[in-house]
Amino acid sequence: MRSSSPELSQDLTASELYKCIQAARDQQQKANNARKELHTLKRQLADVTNTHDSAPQHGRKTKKMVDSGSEEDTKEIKKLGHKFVMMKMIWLPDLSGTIHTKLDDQYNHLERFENHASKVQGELVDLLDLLPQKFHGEIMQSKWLIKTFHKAMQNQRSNTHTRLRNQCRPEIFDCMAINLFSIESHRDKFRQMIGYVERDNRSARYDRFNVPSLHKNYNGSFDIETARWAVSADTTLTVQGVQTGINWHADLEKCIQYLQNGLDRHKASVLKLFREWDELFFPNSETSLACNNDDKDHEDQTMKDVMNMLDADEEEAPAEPQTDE
DNA sequence: CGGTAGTGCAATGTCTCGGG
DNA sequence: CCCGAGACATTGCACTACCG
Repeated sequence: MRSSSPELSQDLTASELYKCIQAARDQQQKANNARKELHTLKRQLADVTNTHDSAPQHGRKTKKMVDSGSEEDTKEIKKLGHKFVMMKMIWLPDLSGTIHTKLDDQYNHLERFENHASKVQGELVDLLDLLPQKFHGEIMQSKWLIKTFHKAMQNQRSNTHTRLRNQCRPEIFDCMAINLFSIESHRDKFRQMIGYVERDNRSARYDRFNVPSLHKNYNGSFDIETARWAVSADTTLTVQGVQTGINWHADLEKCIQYLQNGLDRHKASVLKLFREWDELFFPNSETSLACNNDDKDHEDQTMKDVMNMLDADEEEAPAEPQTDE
């Protein structure tokens, strides 16, 4: 069926152009309706098919894994997948593998980035931390949950990437459209900003912490007082950048490790301070934190109190960088 | 109440990679 | 070389919250 709208051409009047747009919108609406109808029909067909499939079967019953979730659970898992990308980790290269890994009771978050196994444990803890209790256990290992979560993470990455790079980047970096025209112009404009250094004529690389865009007033080297967040330059948001070769996932892990160490050291130094005060003002007190080894429970409780107080404190300062070479 | 911004999501296209 | 699967980016619609 042909629309009554005028043919598209460059010399259309405003009203003709408006008619074209209206016609296009009508067609779009029809297409959407048709799509919805098709979806409903497919749903109905699936229901009929399922009815037949559920007929009694002979033979040994096998233990059935949960392979689909309710609409509400699916919705919740999607939201949690989005949240995981923004709050925990942008990538989980082997989500299924991580989920099927047994939780190690001995896992220590301070050693999270020591080796592959401890990294996986860290991811697992993050997942268990994020997912409500009702999704723990067998359901967590279901194909349905893994697939939904994985897809939601992918979706969130893509959305964030597109909206951040294509819709906000000129404003963020105060640059011109020409700088974003090609990979080459983009690289020339930004690579120094994201830490590109040429050591000599033969070797060049991207530094992880000596990065101008991570600093408010960069003075040529890492400065703990001015570090701050920034974004990057590869054309695709992948674990390893295609253009720069930077391993963004490893960088993210290093940043998390760096912040985690900072938090732990901050807590440790404050705890030390508490102990010194305690010793100074109550040298013979039974509640002394420094020397009273007999009263371990009390010390543990005091430590817990201090930790809780620090956990409630939102303002934290990072510590010195970790060497990664 | 209407406009706008933010967000979620499905559809779709491109690209890469591995298997036959 | 072809094909399918998977990863990723982009687009546009729907929905919601907020604001004047």
